[in-house]
Amino acid sequence: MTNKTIVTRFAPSPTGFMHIGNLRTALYAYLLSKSQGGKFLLRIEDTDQVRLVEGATDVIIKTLEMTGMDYDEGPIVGGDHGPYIQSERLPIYKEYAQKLVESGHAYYCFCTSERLESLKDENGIGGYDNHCRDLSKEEIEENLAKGIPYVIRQKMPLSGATSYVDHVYGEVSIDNAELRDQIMIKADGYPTYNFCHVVDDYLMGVTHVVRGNEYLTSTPKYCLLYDAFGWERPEYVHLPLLMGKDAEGNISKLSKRHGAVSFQDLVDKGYLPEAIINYIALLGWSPKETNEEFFSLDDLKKVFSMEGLSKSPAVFDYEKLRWFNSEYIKKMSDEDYEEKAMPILAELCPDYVNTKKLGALLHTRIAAFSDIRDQIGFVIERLPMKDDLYTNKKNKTTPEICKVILEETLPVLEEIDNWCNDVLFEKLKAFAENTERKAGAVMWAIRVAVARQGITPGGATELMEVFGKCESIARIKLAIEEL
RNA sequence: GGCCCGUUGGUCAAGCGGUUAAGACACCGCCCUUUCACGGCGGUAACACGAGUUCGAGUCUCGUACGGGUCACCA
Repeated sequence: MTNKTIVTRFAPSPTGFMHIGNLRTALYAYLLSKSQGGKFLLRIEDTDQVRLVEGATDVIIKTLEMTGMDYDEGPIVGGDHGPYIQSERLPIYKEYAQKLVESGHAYYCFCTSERLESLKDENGIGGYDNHCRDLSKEEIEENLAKGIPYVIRQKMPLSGATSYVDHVYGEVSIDNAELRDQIMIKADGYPTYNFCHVVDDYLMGVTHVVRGNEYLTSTPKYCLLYDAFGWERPEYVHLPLLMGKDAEGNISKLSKRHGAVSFQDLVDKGYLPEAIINYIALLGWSPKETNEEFFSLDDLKKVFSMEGLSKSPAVFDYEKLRWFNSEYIKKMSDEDYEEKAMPILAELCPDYVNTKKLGALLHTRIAAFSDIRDQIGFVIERLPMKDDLYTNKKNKTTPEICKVILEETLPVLEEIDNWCNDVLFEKLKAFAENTERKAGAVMWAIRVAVARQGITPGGATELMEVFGKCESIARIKLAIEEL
């Protein structure tokens, strides 16, 4: 292997959203080059005029920005190998396609799409029959002169085999007979992926092609293209696919049926970009010589190596992503956490609520910021009371006992001016001792009376601090009345 | 269907001929505790199957099964 600078690229098609599988491909391509001090390029593959989506390129660039994957060359930032948008490179493809026609590695095909369609079997399988492969020069000239629409096809060897060595899968060898004379330039003049990505990768100096393994078996065709041009073939790194599991437990390629699968979906659900990156980095790759699971993008740049890449597909597990996210949230500084949490709380909570305190309680209890809304329903409004909540075996409480406790603690609470957790807890603890009750019993009665809900983010006195004196007392009075 | 790739607990995943087969998520239990969560401790659970090669195989070879990919004027 040579010591040349590694150049990788991320070459997405602008579809309008960033699939998490594509993002992972971008990540590995990025890490491969950055772990070696190489370059990372962004190229937009928009040669399919039918599937163009407005603003889709912005989504790609925005995502890369949010995740911190900076690219050395690409749209907007430019570079020495531009343009980086394929639709702006049409003359280049035309020129190179022409070269292959002249050298006999490609040819004009005048077949209609109807004819091509008729070649397929009932399952839609079946390819081109090389109908125009050996047209005479005269026939070609004539058809061209008549203005008959044409495509340009790559001429594959009819026998033998083509092989290459993939960094992940090892040697891959395909019989040339399996290879179709694929289209390089479409009738509308646009190139196909099969052709232009090779030209671009070469012209842009890409040394390592990192992509999903759906290209594993078509890569020999690309190798043949490099050979035809007399170019040195790049190194290939094919990645195992990302899978999803549906409700029935069936596993298939991760797609929309599996839920939120775009980066933006995940972000909208309250997942942090760092957590998403950390998690997907570990889906198909694992570090050598460490069991560490937490990696920032910078950490990954240091420890990434191709040897850690896996061959087998990985199932995307939302549970584990949630865990990563909860860990990242817990690690956030109070300032950073509050910056994300407070706007949500401020919008949802009544004025009397101590949102700062509530936010602090929630810090270790949410796995995603979108969980906040689900957890504070009892704060936003007074829920209907269910008497059986007062019954607790461990603390030996019943609705009757709780009623007495509430009645007796009410005057104690009303006397407290410094309404905060510490004071409340001390006073109530003292009250419990004085009345020879378990502190837990007192706390239980009050917590239920105040929260009107069985499970709460925080204990009795913490919740009272959240509600403030006025609302707390009001809720306790209401509870006594109802008992 | 042809061709190609893959297969370690429910999920991610270490292992690269000799291990009591790591670790993480999830799950369960215990502890901590004013409920929950956090935290701590512990537990259940895996080499798809069958032949070889070898003193010895999760690790190598072949076959079978299962899963996936691909055979487009999509990328």
